[in-house]
Amino acid sequence: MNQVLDRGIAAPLYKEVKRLLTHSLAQGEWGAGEALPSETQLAKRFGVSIGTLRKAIDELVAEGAVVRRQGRGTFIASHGATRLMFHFFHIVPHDGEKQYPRTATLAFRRGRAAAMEAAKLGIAAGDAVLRIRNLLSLGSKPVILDELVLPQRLFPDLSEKILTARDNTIYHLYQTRYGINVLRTSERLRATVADVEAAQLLGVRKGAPLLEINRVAYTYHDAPVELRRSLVDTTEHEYFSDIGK
Amino acid sequence: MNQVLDRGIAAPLYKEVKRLLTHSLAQGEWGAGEALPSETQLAKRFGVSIGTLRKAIDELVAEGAVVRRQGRGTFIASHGATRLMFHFFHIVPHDGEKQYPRTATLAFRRGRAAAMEAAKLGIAAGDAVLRIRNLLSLGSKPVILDELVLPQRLFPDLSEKILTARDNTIYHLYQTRYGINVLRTSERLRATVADVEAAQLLGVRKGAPLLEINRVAYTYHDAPVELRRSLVDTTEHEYFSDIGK
DNA sequence: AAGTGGTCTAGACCACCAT
DNA sequence: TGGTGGTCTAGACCACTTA
Repeated sequence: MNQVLDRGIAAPLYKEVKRLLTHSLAQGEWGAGEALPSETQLAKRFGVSIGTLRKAIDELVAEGAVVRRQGRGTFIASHGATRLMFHFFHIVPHDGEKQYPRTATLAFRRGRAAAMEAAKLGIAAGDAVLRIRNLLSLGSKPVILDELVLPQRLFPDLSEKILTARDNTIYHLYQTRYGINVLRTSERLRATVADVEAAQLLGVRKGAPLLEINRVAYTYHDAPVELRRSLVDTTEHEYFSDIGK
Repeated sequence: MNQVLDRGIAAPLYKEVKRLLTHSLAQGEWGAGEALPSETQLAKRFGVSIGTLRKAIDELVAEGAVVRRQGRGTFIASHGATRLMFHFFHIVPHDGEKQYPRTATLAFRRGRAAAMEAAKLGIAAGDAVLRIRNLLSLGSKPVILDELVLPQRLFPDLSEKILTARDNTIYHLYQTRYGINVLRTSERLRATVADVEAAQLLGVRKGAPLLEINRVAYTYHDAPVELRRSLVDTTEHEYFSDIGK
């Protein structure tokens, strides 16, 4: 039952505990939304004091991997609408309330990874990928055009039917059906102009300025799981970034 | 010497300690780059255990207000080039190394706050403000056009001479000369097009797409201290945002 | 060698939640 | 009522820095 902690010379004990916990999380030892064993039990299992165990979990909480709920337990962070809006969706109206987007899937194709895509996804050029195109609307107006690239290997049976049948966020689908928990994203933004196709879909004129966002989504161990290019019509919306909070 | 801790019913002790520490920081009890008293001393002063004191400081570290250096002490976070690049400067080359910007001040004027500016700065409409225009270059090419709005009250003797004579970042100037430590910024981005003036200064054609960044900078207690509008030529550079790391 | 922050422990008690 | 996470303590020892 007890896991032996091979105390190397360098790493602090709580980092070792965190590493083992992260490993268990990545292996799916506990399912989406499920509770971990109590802190007392985990401390026993790793043979450390409760303070050390808590320090390990503190970091997992800070990284968004797990969530503590006093009196109830510690749970795998689950991808609901709240988490999406709070952590991963950064487009807000210029004035007015933050809105939940409505998604329409325009295309679902299978293809091969280009060299640059492969590098970002940590796979080999030419590996099988899924390409998805979504149009997101905010308050009945199309605002965001998304192009997703997913490694086929991570999403073995994903089909257009499964994708469009979901009744929750796409990251919730990744998590519940494929055991992939998106923890962190890295985004690069630039200004560009609408080509004919984007202009038509977003309802702007060709050549209109658009915000381009290139996102990489990561799971445990900083493993990349999704590439996403978004084109955003920022006439009535903005990208919101709160740094250091 | 000892500060009495009025333990209200609700707030945890370490939050109280943090509040008192933040207050001391905001009052400038310790100067820029200076060391705080040791943890042992602070624990005595507040009449709490070292664990509780450390938990308070943990949060200040997480917020970027102070920095711990093992064997040396805990210091007020100071605004050097490193911190600027790491926390507050988000423009990176599309490919290649991150570069340190060169700043040229184009204009320095005194004026009155417009209603919207006043609201964002937490001052009254019509209050005195300073307006500064900077052109930032990366690798000999102008890339960013900044327009800053500062409440005159916070920067009483700031002049063009003082501004341009500095040999460090502008946030370093805020900190050392005016005791204002910028801890956090909030940014809103959109795509726009270059007007005649911006086009000329940035060396792009009129109507070229530009990235517009509207920043509010905050110090202790989330008090706003600076408004900044940036226009960025993103043909060779991008805005980088790492979320949840 | 002395002083600083960093780790780890063992235990008490509190606040919250389900039953 | 029993179990969970949250707070707080007191002390030992380690790692690092400076003198």
